[in-house]
Amino acid sequence: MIVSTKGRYALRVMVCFAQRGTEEFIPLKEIAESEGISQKYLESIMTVLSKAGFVDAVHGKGGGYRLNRKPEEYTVGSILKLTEGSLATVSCTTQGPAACSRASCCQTLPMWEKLDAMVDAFFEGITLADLLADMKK
Amino acid sequence: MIVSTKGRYALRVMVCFAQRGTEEFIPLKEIAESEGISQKYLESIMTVLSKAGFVDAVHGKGGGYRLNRKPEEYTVGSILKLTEGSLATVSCTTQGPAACSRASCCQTLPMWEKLDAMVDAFFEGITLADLLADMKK
DNA sequence: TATATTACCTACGACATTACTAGGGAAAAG
DNA sequence: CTTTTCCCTAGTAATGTCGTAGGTAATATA
Repeated sequence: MIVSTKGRYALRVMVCFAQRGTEEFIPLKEIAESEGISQKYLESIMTVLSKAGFVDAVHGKGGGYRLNRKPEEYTVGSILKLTEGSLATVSCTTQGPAACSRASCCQTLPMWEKLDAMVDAFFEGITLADLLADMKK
Repeated sequence: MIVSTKGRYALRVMVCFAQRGTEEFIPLKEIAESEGISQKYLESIMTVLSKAGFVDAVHGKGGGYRLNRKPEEYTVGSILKLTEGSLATVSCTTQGPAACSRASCCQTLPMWEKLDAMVDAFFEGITLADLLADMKK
């Protein structure tokens, strides 16, 4: 599993906020209920997105979250990297170059690196706007 | 992490056997030592490969494992799918169509399916022969 | 000011998976 | 009949996932 619920929920929620525009603040309770996701769990995810400046947050009545950029300015890659920490497909490529002592002679490492690059390009090439447009193709 | 040690070790070992030709049987002890992998752990992996008919196995002195096809006839995808069970990148796509109740209205599901297809095509497009040739490109 | 509403924070826990280790047994060759 | 090898079953420590529980801090409204 390359992407856990954390990243997937983050994406779904960001799509929700994208649908609701960039004006009004929307309480998390509303999103959690409509998406059928535990509110408490979502809170921890939203805090990460908020701290990273991906969303604006306002406390109290009438508060909630909202996007502060246009949907086309959020790549799926940026959201997933933030919430998942990394999108590396194997442990060989997560750490620095000295991660594996066999890196210099490993005949499979170049393949993993190529895969990582491909996956990264895939996610960086999709924005929230694309997801809203349904990705039919 | 999309690929665990199980699949990665399987690949590395298969590359080793590919290098050693399709004639002689090679005991696992030799491979385990040269690759620096626990022999006991490798045994469980080789049993899977053997049962699936990916390698020939012979007991006793002078025995061991060997490939029974040419390196270009093993795709990386087939080896990984066998040892990892699945290469699905998210749990949404691992089970059947009824896995998620929101599948019909999920705005991210098409993206995951597209990713899975891309990853599958990537691995199915590489053979042991390609890995031997170093994948420099 | 009091109250409700909302975001934020810390800690814990159940469960599954990973990456092994331990200790044999069964087959084949010499 | 002994050695070598593959094969089989269990167990286990560490880690990560996916939450729950219970609060605190900030803001709006009455």
